[in-house]
Amino acid sequence: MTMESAAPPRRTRIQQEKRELILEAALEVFSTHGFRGSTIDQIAEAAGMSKPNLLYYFRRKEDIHETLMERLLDTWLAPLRELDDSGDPIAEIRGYIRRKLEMARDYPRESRLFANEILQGAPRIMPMLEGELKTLVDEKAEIIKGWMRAGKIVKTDPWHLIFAIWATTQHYADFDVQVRAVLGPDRSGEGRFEDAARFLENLFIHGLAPHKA
Amino acid sequence: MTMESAAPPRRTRIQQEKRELILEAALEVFSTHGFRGSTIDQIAEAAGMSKPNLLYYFRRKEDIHETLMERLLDTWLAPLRELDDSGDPIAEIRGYIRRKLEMARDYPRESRLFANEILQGAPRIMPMLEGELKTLVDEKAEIIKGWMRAGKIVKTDPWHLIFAIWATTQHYADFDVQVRAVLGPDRSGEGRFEDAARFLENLFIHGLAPHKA
DNA sequence: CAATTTTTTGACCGGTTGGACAAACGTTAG
DNA sequence: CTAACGTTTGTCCAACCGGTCAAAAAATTG
Repeated sequence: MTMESAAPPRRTRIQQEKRELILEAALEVFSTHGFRGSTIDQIAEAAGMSKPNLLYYFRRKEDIHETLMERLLDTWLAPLRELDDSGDPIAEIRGYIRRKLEMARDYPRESRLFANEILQGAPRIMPMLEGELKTLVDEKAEIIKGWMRAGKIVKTDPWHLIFAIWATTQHYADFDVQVRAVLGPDRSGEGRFEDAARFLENLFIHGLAPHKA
Repeated sequence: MTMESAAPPRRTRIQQEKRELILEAALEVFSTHGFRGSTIDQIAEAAGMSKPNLLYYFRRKEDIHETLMERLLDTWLAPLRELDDSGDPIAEIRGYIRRKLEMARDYPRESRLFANEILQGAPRIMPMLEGELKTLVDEKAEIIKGWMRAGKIVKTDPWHLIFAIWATTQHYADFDVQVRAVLGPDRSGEGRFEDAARFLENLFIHGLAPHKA
């Protein structure tokens, strides 16, 4: 009885390259059409190969999506993982907002892939949400609670604070076409991320009420 | 040459009822699988009728989606339309957040339908985004700018403010499964909307920095 | 009631889908 | 060179897709 089940798959150079090519193409397709709305043919064409050829590297459509998801989750949670207990609370939160916004700017397809999955009820990543994600969020929420107890930031709900940061930052990736449509051609350039960063920083730190002098 | 093109469609009682039934079922299906991910069979089964029967009331799949979208947009923009120039600025913004959050609570499927459409590049409603929506947002942004000039609220970017309100409120509908997974079974009840309302109100009005006494 | 119109159904169609498969092709090590 | 192995392709398939159609069933009208 050989222990093959956990053995790391041995891959040739070509296999590695082609698999990357396929995943890159699949990210493009899945993120704009969702899982069911995407076809293997579409992905194959985007990757510049035939459908049977693609199926030589990934046996099933779902395998591609699964691999994509597994890779995504690590990078996706990284910004929150960096939230440091021992740092300055305001600076830490500001930094977290900035990092999330940078992710929305630099990896919009990953954001939309994730959004698609959640929108459709997270059928493929539910366990991860209830496990890894919840654990991390609970842990960081506890840190934020500590800051609140210490009077460093206003006492409020840390979980909803994290939701609000997720929502506002990912909005610029997930709802990009709407943002562009509303802002118009002039303000749709790269500068809008600077505007968003400035606005969100102000919003989260100071709110809208006029400051007392 | 008879002028039939703009004539209001004459519908029997059964037609009205069945069309409503289909639209209700289609809302359920489209909002969770997206347009391409949904099948006529699925909608027909959810509506309790056969596929050819459904196609007797809506000739094409796209017609159902289109009808759904047209109805959605009016109710969707209503909360923003209510933003009143002559009201108290802080109260107006607070009211707008509350109304949007109530919509996310009471019409989550409509929110997800809209999110699906935008996520996939808004292929069917782009003209509306650049027309009706942009016009309304620009108009309200001007009102908010007036409040800022008058010193009633902090000077910031009104467009990004509106985006932030959209993002944070719709998050509770669009990412509902994630919110539930993170909050756990205890706090996933109806009370979480009260928590969200309280949090968002505080966030937008006061921010996170400790208030000066 | 009978005539007419509206509604429902089953059978069907061409196109697309995810995937299987064997044969052909390319690469590399002995 | 050649045998073994890795890669690519064309062909094929069964299931599913959106949609048509004629005919049956039901409802409406006179």
